[in-house]
Amino acid sequence: MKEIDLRIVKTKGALQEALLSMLKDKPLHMISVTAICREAKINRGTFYMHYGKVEDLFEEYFKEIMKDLTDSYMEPYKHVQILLSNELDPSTIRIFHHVEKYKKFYRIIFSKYVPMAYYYLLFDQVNQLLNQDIDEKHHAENKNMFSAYQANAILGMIIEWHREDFQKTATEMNNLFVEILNFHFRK
Amino acid sequence: MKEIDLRIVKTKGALQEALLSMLKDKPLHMISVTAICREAKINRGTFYMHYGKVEDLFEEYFKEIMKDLTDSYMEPYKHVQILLSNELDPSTIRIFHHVEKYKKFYRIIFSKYVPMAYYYLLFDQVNQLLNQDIDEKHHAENKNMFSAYQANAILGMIIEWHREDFQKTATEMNNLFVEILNFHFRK
DNA sequence: AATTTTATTGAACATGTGTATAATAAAATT
DNA sequence: AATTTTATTATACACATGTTCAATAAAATT
Repeated sequence: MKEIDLRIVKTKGALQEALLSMLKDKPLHMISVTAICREAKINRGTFYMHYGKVEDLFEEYFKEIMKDLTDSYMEPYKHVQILLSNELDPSTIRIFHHVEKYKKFYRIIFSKYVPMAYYYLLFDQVNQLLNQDIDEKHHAENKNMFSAYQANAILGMIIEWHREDFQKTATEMNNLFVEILNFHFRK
Repeated sequence: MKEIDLRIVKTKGALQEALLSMLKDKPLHMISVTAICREAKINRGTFYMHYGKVEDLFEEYFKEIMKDLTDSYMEPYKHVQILLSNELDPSTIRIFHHVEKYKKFYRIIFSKYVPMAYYYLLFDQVNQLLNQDIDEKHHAENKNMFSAYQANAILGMIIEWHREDFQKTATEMNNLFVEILNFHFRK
């Protein structure tokens, strides 16, 4: 038996394409299911067969970006060693470059009217990436709290970066991050 | 001339009360304008005269809670001195106790389907509170980035706390926060 | 207390949501 | 190639949204 029905692939593709196309003109929260289906030439009932709301459709695109984030991050970060050795090379942190690359996407993620769900997905991803490194440092009970602290601190920088409309370069953000970490160590 | 029309006060009060009452039964994103107006015995058109959507009505309640946060925080935090002196007394940090006090409220704020807007309001508040203390430590250009890092780190802990359904006590959270800061210093 | 101002109401309208149904058509299976 | 399976469509429904407008009633002003 076939794994996936070609009709489903076609339908989902058309809806994805329609949404991404419409996002060039309108913010996510102003795009209706009806409008997407009109654009994609897909029956509205079919939309609800695969998704519950516009955000669910967008979430599929979201997850693709998260893959790139993981790939970007996994390069040579080795977080703990860097954190502890105090020999942090800014160029080894790729997360800011990833955000810069998908600037347009992150403008959506960080917009006011978007549900928290996306932020949590992003948070989870960064959290997970950090968690791989922290293992030995903290007791199991506090591990989650510590990585939540660390992960969201970085996201805080990205929120601020976004608010400044990404004026700084990714490299500058890297340097700032190092500076902030060093500030913590030095004192 | 009168500053405020009594009719407006009455209407807004009725809508507030209706929303808060309904929040006991349903999550925010499942409450419709129509239902609130039905409950409050207020014409739907009148709602739209004062608010654009359910979230705007909720935001008024939100801002009241933010006042309490400021009051809680402003007690004896004096963040920089604590951060630098390494003589942090956990009992001086009141933010976790504030969250614990308004647990029910923060369950709404941190729920998946709520817009990012509330998170940003919270972020701004914490940010502002931190900013008062940091002044001298960083150059003006990096100040925002540093406090965004710090503020969101704390929010990260609260997110994790919320996810664990507030199992830990506020005092435990305080201690953990100190532990994490100390970890930064010690290494 | 009479008059002016304006918030509220009720009604209507075009549009969107979410769900359900039978008819159709496209893909998978034999 | 014929048959079976199932995704898609067209249509309809009850309900919500967001806006508009004249009529009303409540508050403020004189």
